[in-house]
Amino acid sequence: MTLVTRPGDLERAAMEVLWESGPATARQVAERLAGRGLAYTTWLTVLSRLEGKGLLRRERSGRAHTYATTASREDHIAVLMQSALGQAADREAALQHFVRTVSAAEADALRRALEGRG
Amino acid sequence: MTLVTRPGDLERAAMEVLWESGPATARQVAERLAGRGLAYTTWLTVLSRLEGKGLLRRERSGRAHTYATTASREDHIAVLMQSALGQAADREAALQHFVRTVSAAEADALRRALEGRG
DNA sequence: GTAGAAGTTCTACGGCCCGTAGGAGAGACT
DNA sequence: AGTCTCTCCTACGGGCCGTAGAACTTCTAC
Repeated sequence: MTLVTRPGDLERAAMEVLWESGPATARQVAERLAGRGLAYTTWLTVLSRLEGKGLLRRERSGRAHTYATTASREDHIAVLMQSALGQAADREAALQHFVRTVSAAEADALRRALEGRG
Repeated sequence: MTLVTRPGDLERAAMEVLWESGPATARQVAERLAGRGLAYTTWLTVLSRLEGKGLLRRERSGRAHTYATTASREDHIAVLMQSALGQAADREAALQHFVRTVSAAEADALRRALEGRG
């Protein structure tokens, strides 16, 4: 029951393509990543494993499948950050430490986001 | 060159002990975790792998070694959160999303931390 | 309606990380 | 000298990931 599994390199690359260019077929993903010189079936496997992990969803479209991410990249990252935070004994203390590690611009972004929350 | 490797279960347990009780020898860690019924050498291996990953440092003390964490748990978590954030195309957008996922108390903690930053 | 193209599923192998641990060596206490 | 304790080295099995071929299915074009 591996909840958040470790993405490998290819997996990240495939997610990247789908986040940036939107839903696509395996063929399209493979073409976008042709630079790596890998077999088409390699990408098929990668996409199918990502689907198994719940990071992608697929729908039949014609004879092929279209793969789409189940969460936006930002939401996905928020989940990862939460799962890091989940290891804290004291979540608020951990957040305090985290805040010290962000840049000034990012601190401002956080302030704006917190205003928006009320 | 696996920078931040995924800790396994035993590895997390050992880190936990060292974070909570401070520096300790392998024997002490093993005893603290005796409930798992594992061999002493298992904990030796675990500690030694953690040292290899840079999460622990050790010093000779008498015939044994004393293991100590290289970062506080909070700092460690901040690093993990940063590494999640590093996957963002737009870090500030990712932070905005993240803020929406924290509890009210945590939002307050963030506000206080941001005030403290100036 | 049959051949070929395109897509899919199944199966597999090697590598790395981790859980798990035994055996051998080195120093210390009796 | 023998025993205890601690370390180092080595190892095996399982799981995840990179990598991909073989076989099966289904359109599509002639």
